Amino acid sequence: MNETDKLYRLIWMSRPLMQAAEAAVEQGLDGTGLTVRTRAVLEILLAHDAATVPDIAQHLEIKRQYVQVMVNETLAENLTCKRDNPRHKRSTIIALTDKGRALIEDVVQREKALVASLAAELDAGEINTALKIVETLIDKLKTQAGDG
Amino acid sequence: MNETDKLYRLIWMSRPLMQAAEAAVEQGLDGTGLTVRTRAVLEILLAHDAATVPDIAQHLEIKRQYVQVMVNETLAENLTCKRDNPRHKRSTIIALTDKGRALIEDVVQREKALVASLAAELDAGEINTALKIVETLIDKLKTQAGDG
DNA sequence: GCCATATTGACATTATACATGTCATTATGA
DNA sequence: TCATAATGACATGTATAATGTCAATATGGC
Repeated sequence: MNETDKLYRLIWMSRPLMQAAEAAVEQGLDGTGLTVRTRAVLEILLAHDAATVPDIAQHLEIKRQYVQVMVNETLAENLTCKRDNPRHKRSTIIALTDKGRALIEDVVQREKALVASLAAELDAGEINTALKIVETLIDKLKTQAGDG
Repeated sequence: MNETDKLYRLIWMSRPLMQAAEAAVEQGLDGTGLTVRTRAVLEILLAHDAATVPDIAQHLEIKRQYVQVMVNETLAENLTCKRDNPRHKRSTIIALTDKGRALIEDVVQREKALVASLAAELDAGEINTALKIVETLIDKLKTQAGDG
């Protein structure tokens, strides 16, 4: 297999990798009442402390209308709450509740433990290289799309 | 960023990579009348010369009922045709027509040219390492799921 | 302060990419 | 021969969104 074939293969491995990763996440979510998508919302809030719905949408790169649905779910389950937004009265800031924070922290911590166990079996330099290549690839493919 | 964080990030880069790759493929498909999914069917047929619908489903790892729909589309567009199956009278073998073969060969060739141009800008050894890591990762995640 | 324009939440509709269920028709193999 | 499996066809369901629209409200230039 030549270099091009390997790169071609690497690119198309992104789907099975994503599927395997999401399956693993779903397993970790079992019993939490979360879905992969609401988990993603909570993760954004954990990383950014709090954000408006349009902000979350931008981070997740999906439309605000769909994020709104997910956020409303987390509000209903008391995983998040609304805070006044000094910059905009209509657009409230969404923040984690203690319950939500505890839940997402627990989920993420267990995921990190799993990933750490995988990392332990791999070469650090190779992980680094793989990450660099994948990020470069995404960049190049996106640029390509911009051109065409 | 430590090793675990990098691996975590690598895993979640699979989604943007897949999206970017599919967007690039869609661009290449523009004007051909193909979709990413029917393209996948034709690609399988190109690689295996001919196959039954259940066989294609197995390769694509999706359900035969959905593959049937896609194959029926390609039959309607005269990109594939039915051949007698000596091993099973009800389950015909699906093969590329000349038209279908020419189309998918052209599409794949243009994709390979694009990938080759990307590969030229990357280090061969690093591509190799990235592919190895990603494949290993998929393996480990799948095993993980099997355990859980 | 006024007004055109943008932002936001809410809701409805549509789309894509599948999975699932079922049935009748063969086909296979013990 | 006969139970069981495989197949195509069709109907329906589901997850993950995109898109369209509206009313309420905000914002920013004048």
